[in-house]
Amino acid sequence: MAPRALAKQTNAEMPDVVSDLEILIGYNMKRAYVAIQKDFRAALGEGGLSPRTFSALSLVVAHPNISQSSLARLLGIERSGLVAIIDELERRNYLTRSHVPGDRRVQALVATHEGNAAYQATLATVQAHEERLLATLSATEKHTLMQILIKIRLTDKEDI
Amino acid sequence: MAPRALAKQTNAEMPDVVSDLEILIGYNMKRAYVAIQKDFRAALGEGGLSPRTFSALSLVVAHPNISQSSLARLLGIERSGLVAIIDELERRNYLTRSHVPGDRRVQALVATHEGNAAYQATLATVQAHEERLLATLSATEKHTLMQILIKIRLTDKEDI
DNA sequence: TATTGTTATACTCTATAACTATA
DNA sequence: TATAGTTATAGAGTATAACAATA
Repeated sequence: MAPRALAKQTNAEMPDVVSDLEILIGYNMKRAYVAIQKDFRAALGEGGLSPRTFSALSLVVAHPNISQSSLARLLGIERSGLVAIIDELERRNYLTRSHVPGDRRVQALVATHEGNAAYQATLATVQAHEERLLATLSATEKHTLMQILIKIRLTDKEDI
Repeated sequence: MAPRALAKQTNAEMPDVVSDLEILIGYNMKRAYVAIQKDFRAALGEGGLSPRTFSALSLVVAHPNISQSSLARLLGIERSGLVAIIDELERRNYLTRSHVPGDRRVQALVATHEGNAAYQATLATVQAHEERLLATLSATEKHTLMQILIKIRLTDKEDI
């Protein structure tokens, strides 16, 4: 028989148990991610980079001259969805699109000096936000969590 | 000084390191959740419940006669956003809205027989999906993960 | 034929604000 | 005044499909 996690009427005996959702990893992962994202946005404030824009900038800084196609693949999103993100980073003067000799289809992305500086500052803010938010976790717990998250992520065959 | 996680040019020495994102829990949590959600939807198939609709149904099953306001609070979403979810569950004949004596503003939500049956079947499918997807994790790892996720979730003051 | 960047478009999820009917 | 449910609306974030330029 399939596991039946929770009897129907738990209100009386176990008022703290909200529903079967509590034993589902997907549900708890979503709630945890929502909490992290909320704090991320609060930490970066009005006018700060959104998580996805920060991620894109991080990859451009780490991979100078990366193409938009490669970047979209690394982020796990469609090329079409990346356009608005790169538009925003270009508008902020954080990177430039430049044509490369040899293949005139490609737009090589390079972070500007301003973009590099903004990235380093933002990264420090993001790291501070995570350290503060996850202060109740031990170093071992953080390490274990990261290992598990990467394991789960890589169950997706289309990832990377 | 703030920690500087990654030097600028890692391509040569560490081709596997994609960027600082790899050490950020928020980023890895998002990628892991996307993988889980994708598999959840694939497991439930065309016409299956979405994660949020399944969550709402779970809470209605566990809490007969719950109000929409209480349900929204438990799910961590706005009352207005719940309307479409309840509409869908009502359209599927999985629950009924019924007025309660004493306060005619409230709509008590009760799962139908069909809704209870569909919920139990869907729950079994969801649990099978998680067991399959997370097969590489040990029981200890799953337990640790869950504890950490709940800890993170509860850093949000507005949660619960 | 295939690929890069782009646009047009639509769908999901969520939030804010305002309304109504009740309390 | 305050609350429950609802509607209207808008904004992220994402995907699919099609296009022009180029390979």
